[in-house]
Amino acid sequence: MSRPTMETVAERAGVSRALVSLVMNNSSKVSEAKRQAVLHAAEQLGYRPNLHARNLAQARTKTLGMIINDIHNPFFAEVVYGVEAAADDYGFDVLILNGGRDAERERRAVETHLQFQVEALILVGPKLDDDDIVRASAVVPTVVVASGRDNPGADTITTDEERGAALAVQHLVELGHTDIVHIDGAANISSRARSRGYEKAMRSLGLEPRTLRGGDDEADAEAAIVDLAETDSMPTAIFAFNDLVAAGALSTLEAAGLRVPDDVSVVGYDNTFIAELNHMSLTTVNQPRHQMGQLAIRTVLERIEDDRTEPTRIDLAPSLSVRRSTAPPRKA
Amino acid sequence: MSRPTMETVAERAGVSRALVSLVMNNSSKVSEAKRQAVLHAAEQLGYRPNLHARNLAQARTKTLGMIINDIHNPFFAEVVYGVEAAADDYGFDVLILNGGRDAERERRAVETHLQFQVEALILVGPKLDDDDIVRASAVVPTVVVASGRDNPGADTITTDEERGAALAVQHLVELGHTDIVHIDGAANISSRARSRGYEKAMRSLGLEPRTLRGGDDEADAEAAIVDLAETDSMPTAIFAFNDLVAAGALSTLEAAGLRVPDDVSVVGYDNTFIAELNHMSLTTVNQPRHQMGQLAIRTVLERIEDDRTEPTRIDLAPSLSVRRSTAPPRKA
DNA sequence: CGATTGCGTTAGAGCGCTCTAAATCTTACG
DNA sequence: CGTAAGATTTAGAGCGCTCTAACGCAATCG
Repeated sequence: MSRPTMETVAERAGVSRALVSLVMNNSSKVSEAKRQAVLHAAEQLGYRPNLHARNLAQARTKTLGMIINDIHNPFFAEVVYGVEAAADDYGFDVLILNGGRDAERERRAVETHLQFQVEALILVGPKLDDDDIVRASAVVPTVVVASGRDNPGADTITTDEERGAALAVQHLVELGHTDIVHIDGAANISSRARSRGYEKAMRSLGLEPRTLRGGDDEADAEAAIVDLAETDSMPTAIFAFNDLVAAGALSTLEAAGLRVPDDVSVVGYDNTFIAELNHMSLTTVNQPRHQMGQLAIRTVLERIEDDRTEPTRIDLAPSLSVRRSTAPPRKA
Repeated sequence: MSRPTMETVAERAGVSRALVSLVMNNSSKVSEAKRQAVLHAAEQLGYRPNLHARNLAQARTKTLGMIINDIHNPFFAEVVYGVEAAADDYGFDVLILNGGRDAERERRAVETHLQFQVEALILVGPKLDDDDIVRASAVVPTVVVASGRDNPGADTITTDEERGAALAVQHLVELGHTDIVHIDGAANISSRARSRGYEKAMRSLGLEPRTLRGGDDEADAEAAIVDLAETDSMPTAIFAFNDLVAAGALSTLEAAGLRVPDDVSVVGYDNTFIAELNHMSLTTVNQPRHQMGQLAIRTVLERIEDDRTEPTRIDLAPSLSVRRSTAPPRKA
């Protein structure tokens, strides 16, 4: 019960294989009669074109390969939707491979995509190092979305994370805070830019920055908060590396008997799902993820269709989503 | 700068195309000398096998097509990891397509996968209707994961959702609750089984079930809770359709001045990310998602490799993850 | 009425690979 | 030294499709 091929359809419709091909690609130079005959035969046989054969013959695939850092992470989902929407517009299929937070797996995923002859690679928050990315982009147009750094060879879509951090600080200061602590992202790729943004903004407003080591996980906030509580140096506001760390801060603060936002305000980063939950209602820095996805496609398509060759770097502006985890400081 | 082919490698290594093929598939009957020569030539040229050509020649792809209801939804991510781990063990690639909560998009995704000649289809929480699934499974082995219903033609991996609901009820009753309200999932696919489980369990314990209409979203809980508050019929415990609805209940209860779990206990379903957050700390019903993913692969592989033909249905046992959103009722 | 045009159709090569069958090379043995 | 057995290697067909060039045919024209 092997699947029917063009040959089968052609035979049944009483035409040549080439004609079937024309119909399948809905060419305009086919008579209506034959077109119907072919479509009918195809329908009856349950014919489905074999993409491998087509790709081989055409020497192109109209397929893009996307690798997502971690499908657990809802931050990336929105980017994916942006990518898919745009790819759809241009008639490209997008194949998704999961990086699983592991550089080695990502490396294999790149390899798989390349063997599938994808016309471009879209790396969303990759764990790969520069060398890997250079190597990939030498083979196929590559765009990196939402990695903090500049990637030689590849195009890059980011948001200005320094500015994002500054927005958070500015918001808190406008509310009247002056004692604002930052819990950073430790070794995380975006940590540097966010911390720098925080520190610059604080200084430019005449305030003294205080940065504590955090991480990218809920538990990572705990040590920092406990430390603040024990040393009796609790600030009136905390700017966390990301929403998850902010969530950790929230629960640890409460466990310590402090109320958010009455006693301490908390700001997150990324505007994930978590921040939106009513019960959390985190003020957070938003990145235009959908747009980032769309731009990734446009960028990469410029390489494919218009053969651009010099790398592009698009840096979008973040914005602030104000929710209920921030408020003016309690009058001392 | 078209990519090198086997021909190129063969030439450079001074051997025949066939020999290169043997090396690439690391056949044992190649002399060490030639093997090295070929590998070296391939390395130098940056040769990468063309999967389309290979698939065409082999008439098989060693590729599975997975369609995920919605990559936003972290519930499915764990299933994906299970699927990927198992597929890896058996040397299959898994291509992911995003359904985007839309039956039409899923239908197109099925079509794309079939054109890619995937050897099996793994549908995770599909929106497709029975007909679509029957049609797909007539073409290629298909397994449905985590859809509430039985799918004719396809294999099915589910958990016993009636039992899951019963676990929740049982837990609450053991804590001493007798007034337990259920907020259901409205039109959601799993809603029926969970509601039925709740009602059966209540009755079998001599308690009167009370089911309110909910949905699958945070906002859907609100109306139900507000209604309970206004009619002064607030129970001591709430069993929500899923974690998101439970999250909605949490925030609406608090907004109404009630504390969880002191005044009202709340139980969710699915043990998603949300439930785990410290700040939420939801008691919830857990489905063994990773295992479900693994079983999906095993099941489908039995069809591919051992040509099983009668459909299988695997129904796993759920468990309860007890956290801080449940406690004994306040003594009246 | 023969030549010209243009549309619709088709033959056939070729995409990069695998796989079978056959060719070639070694090695071992009587 | 001849030959059979075994180990390597290769020629060549074929996977299902696209694409170019050429073909048949009807309509058009001088």
